[in-house]
Formats: sequence, structure tokens, C-alpha cells
Amino acid sequence: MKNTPLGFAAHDHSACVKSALTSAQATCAARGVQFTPVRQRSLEILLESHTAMGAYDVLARLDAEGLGSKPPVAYRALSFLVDQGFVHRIERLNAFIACAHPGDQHDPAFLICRTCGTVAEAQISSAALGSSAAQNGFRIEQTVIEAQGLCPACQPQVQP
Amino acid sequence: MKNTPLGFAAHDHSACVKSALTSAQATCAARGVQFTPVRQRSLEILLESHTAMGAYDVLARLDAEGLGSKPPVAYRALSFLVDQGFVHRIERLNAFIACAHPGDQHDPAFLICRTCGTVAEAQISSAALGSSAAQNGFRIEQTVIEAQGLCPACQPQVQP
DNA sequence: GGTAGTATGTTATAACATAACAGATAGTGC
DNA sequence: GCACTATCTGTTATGTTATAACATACTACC
Repeated sequence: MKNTPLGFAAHDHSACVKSALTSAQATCAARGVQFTPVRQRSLEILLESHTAMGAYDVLARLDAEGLGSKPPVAYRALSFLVDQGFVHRIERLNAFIACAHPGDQHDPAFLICRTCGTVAEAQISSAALGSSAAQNGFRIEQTVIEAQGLCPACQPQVQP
Repeated sequence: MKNTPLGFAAHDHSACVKSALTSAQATCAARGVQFTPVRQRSLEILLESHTAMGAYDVLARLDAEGLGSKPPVAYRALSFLVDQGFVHRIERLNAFIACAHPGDQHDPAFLICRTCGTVAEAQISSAALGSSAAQNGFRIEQTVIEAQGLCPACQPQVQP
């Protein structure tokens, strides 16, 4: 099975989970931050689901495994993962998703299907936003770029 | 005082409130939808504050004037205003702001100052996002483009 | 083993949002 | 006018998302 970078196509999932975990582990070691069980498991949960999950969904999974049952446990793990760039927050959905391109420094952009909820991470340049900001003297620190619509599978098919 | 389109500069505020209200009223009449007191006052509140406000902040103002005290009142008025394009929702802040360019059909983009909370509505093209979506067969219906950073007034000044 | 830093556990509550139904109001056709 | 319909508002109740604050535990370093 071919590994694809985007969310709307099939890919070798168990391999991408494994490699993302290994890479996160190495990154944490290099940065001198702790990749604790709660943090690791939270990332695994997001990687395995391969969809955007709410903090309380992640928490339910952690709780089932005895790793924590109170909201702050999940929120702390998730903000750590976001800070390290392993996970992105989807503002539109109040949800979190494992990064599809860990390692690269990038401003993520997302395509969110309103019907099936699938979220794809797109690669775009935010040059347009940057030039607009520059005109106004605004210094951008972080961008949120999210599009909602219909993914290929959810679009009404034209019948020939 | 000069009227400017963006949020980081002075402008003739009472005039812009008045003209936005008049224009909203006309638009509603043209579309055959009702511009009721709660809706009108909600829009006024957002126009007057000229900042992003949470639904409960708007509700508090409505309540003080006897126009409604329960969350659904504010949320219904705000979603009406968003549907009509008079108001935008800032996902990042869970807040609402009066549109700076009512009348035009546009995909809004926002520059949000992390220090003072000022929100400016920028004019950008989302062409980059569009082409990325096209490559993936994704049909965009709505875009959320929000940048967080520092507005000119909140940036540390260089001392000569 | 003291201490500084970091992480986790827990309580409590804040902040944001909507489902569901009851009542009021406005326009339409007769 | 009056019934009918659609729309809007009022209210109860609850659901969902998120964090402040403080106690405890673990780890690393000297």
C-alpha cells in the first residue's frame, strides 16, 4: 500500500504510526524534554485514529487504560504535543490531530469535510496572509488556516 | 478623522456604525428577512465595541437592556448576523466581530493581537488554499484564516 | 539527602454552546 | 376579522470544552 501525505487517500497506516512515534521520541530526546507515558500514549491515540479528536475523546481512551481520568491530564498532554509540533489543533472543530509532516517546520493548513469529518493536512504557503500583515505592521507568530467543505468521497457523484 | 478599513488605525467610528446599520437594514429588507430589535441591537453592540466579543459578553449587554437574558437569545441573534454576512466568527477566540466590509462577498481573514486582543480584518485572496484543495479534489465552502501575533502598538519599540 | 525543576493527580469551576419545547408575533389567504 | 403558517423569542435544562489552583510525586543534580 502506498504511503500518501494527505488524509483522503489510503496509506500504510501502521508504518506511519510507528515512524511518527520514533521520530517524536528522538526529537524529545534531542530537545531535552520528557516523552512521558501519558504524552506518548496521547500521541499514539491520535496517530492511530488518524482523525481529529476532541480532548475529551482522547481523555476517555487514556482513562480506559488507567493513564488519567481528569480533563487537565489530557489538556496538558495535548498542549505539550502541540508545543512540540507533533500535533495540531483544529480551531474550527475544537479538536486535535496528529501532524502529517512531523519534523518539518511548517504552518499547517487543513481541509475539513463537513459530512464525514475527515481532516486532511494541506501544504500551502501563507504568503498572501504574510504580505497583508506586513502592510499593516502586524507581526505574525502563528497562523490558523482551515477550510471547510466536501471531501472527494462526500461530493455528490455526477451520474453519466 | 479619516476612515480606514483596518482595525489598527483611527477612524470615524460613529459614522461607520451608522452606515453599517443602515446597510444591514437595507440588505435585510432586500432579502426579505427580519431585522428584529434583538438582531439589530446585537449588531450595534458589536459595531460599537469594534472588537471581538464573546457571545456571553453580547448577551450581558442585551440583558442590561431587557432584550434577553438566556444564552440562546444571543446565539440565535449572532448566527443570524453571521449567516447574513454582517458579522464574522473568530474561531480562535470563540468570539464574534462586526464585518469591516459589509456588502462585499468575501472570505475574511483576521490578524489577532495576542497582547491587546485587537482584531483586524484583512483583505486577502485564499488562492493558495484553493489550489491546494483543487489538487485533492476537495470542494471548499468556507475558509477560516486567522493569524495571531503582535499588532504595531504592542510590538516592543526599538530605542534609538 | 536537600533542593530545584518538572510532571501528574484532583477538586472545583469557568466559559462556550445547543436541544427541546412553549409562547408570542407577523404576514397570508379567505 | 379569522384561521393558518412561518418565524421569532422566552425558558429550562443540559451538554461540551477548558482552565485555575493546589497537592503530591518523580527526577536530576549537587
